[in-house]
Amino acid sequence: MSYSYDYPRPALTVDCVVFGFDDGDLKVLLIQRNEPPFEGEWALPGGFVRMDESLEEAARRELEEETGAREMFLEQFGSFGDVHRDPRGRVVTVAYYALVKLSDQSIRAETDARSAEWRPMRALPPLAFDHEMILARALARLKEKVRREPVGFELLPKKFKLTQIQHLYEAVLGRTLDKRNFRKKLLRLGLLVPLDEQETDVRHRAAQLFRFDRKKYLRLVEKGFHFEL
Amino acid sequence: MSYSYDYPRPALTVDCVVFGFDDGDLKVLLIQRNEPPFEGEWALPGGFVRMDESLEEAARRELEEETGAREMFLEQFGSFGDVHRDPRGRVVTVAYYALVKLSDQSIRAETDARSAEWRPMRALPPLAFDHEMILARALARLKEKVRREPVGFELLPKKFKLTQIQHLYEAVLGRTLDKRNFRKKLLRLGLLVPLDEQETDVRHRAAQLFRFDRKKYLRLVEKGFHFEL
DNA sequence: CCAAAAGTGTTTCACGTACACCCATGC
DNA sequence: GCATGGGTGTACGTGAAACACTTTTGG
Repeated sequence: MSYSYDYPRPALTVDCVVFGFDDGDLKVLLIQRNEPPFEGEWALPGGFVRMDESLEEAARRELEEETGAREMFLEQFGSFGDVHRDPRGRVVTVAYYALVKLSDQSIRAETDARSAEWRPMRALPPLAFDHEMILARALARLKEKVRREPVGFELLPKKFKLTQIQHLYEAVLGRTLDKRNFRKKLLRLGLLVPLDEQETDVRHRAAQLFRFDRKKYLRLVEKGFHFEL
Repeated sequence: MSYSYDYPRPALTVDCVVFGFDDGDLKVLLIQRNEPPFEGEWALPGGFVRMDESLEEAARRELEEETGAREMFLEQFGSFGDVHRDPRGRVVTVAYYALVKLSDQSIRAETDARSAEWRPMRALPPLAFDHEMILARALARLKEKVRREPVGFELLPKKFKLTQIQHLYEAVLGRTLDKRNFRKKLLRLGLLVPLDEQETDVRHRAAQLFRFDRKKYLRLVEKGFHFEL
């Protein structure tokens, strides 16, 4: 079976930059290619857009295939269509970035078919196609996003301590932050709820745990509130 | 002649939201469609991506066809691929917004083929396809952009007076601004050069004219400067 | 008692905001 | 001389940034 058109059409794919946060490290999900071109090299997860799914649906389908999860933060950040970006022919890709809670046990990286790994942003392998550029753009977008919307919490467990958020922001923004000022600003927003629970089994003073009050945030947004860190 | 593929492919287009500024009004270039679907209705300029041009090249080609100009500010802001967004079949579009100087005589709106018009954002006709949503997203993007990068000047003549910039910002942001505070903030940036020239033939006090110092801006950006209004 | 991370306040300075009147020009 | 928009300064309050020591816990 084949499909014919009066004019030639580029192939259309979606690619996903999936960010996770763990051990103070910002990580990205990479796939090792098992066929040419770029066989054996690392690439972003992605695939062709089907005729019966929207772009976002295609991205979520790919994400589910690679991580096992479907409900995660997902945002489109750009499309890439240089004529020679894929040696096999004309392929235009729509790129998304996703944020997942690596602490969530339902997230995995391995599939039977191809090997996938969480790689720290600090030490990435070379990537196939124009994926290094796409990844750089995703990170740039995440940097802006994380300061203007409370998406950082998408990367943390539901219960977290303040230093975890700070380390997350430091990893994303690529610079250190002042502990007292950071906590002051964060708590002043009034969006973190202290839980009746503390860190346990640590050999130093136990940290207070918090959760992000999403409902309150959404209510405030209705009234014109704007998150900013 | 026809082109065959093993799997079906969506058609791929680019659409452009072309903003202009004139008489205190933010305007958009619209095309009146002369064939179905949506015959007679207004739509954004756009067209199919050819196999030998990148996405941005496709957008610039369309822009040149519609406005006569090629060198203008242009930025991609999103791709739209809902399955039923075009009644003729599956069409995915990559959307750009462009900023043009309406004061520049080389900009026109009419082509022989189809009628094109500059319409004020304050009073838009209904648009074909999902173009109202695309336009809304373009405006949202412009609102953010104009406050974080000096793109407002792309919409003004090379020589302008301060109230023109203020009116531009008011039109884009959709709210009034305080004259003294606006001028203070703007001039403090040190990016406007007062010219040896004033407004003429006005029946009130003549305004000082300025130009934007792009070279100085680029030098400052190298050093980590960040424009913000 | 030692190591390790948690937690906590004050001062200083810059910037955002609110606000009202005189100036120059053409008719 | 009047109508029209151009141009200017101050006072106040809020928020950003810099900065160091005490607390708790397990080993």
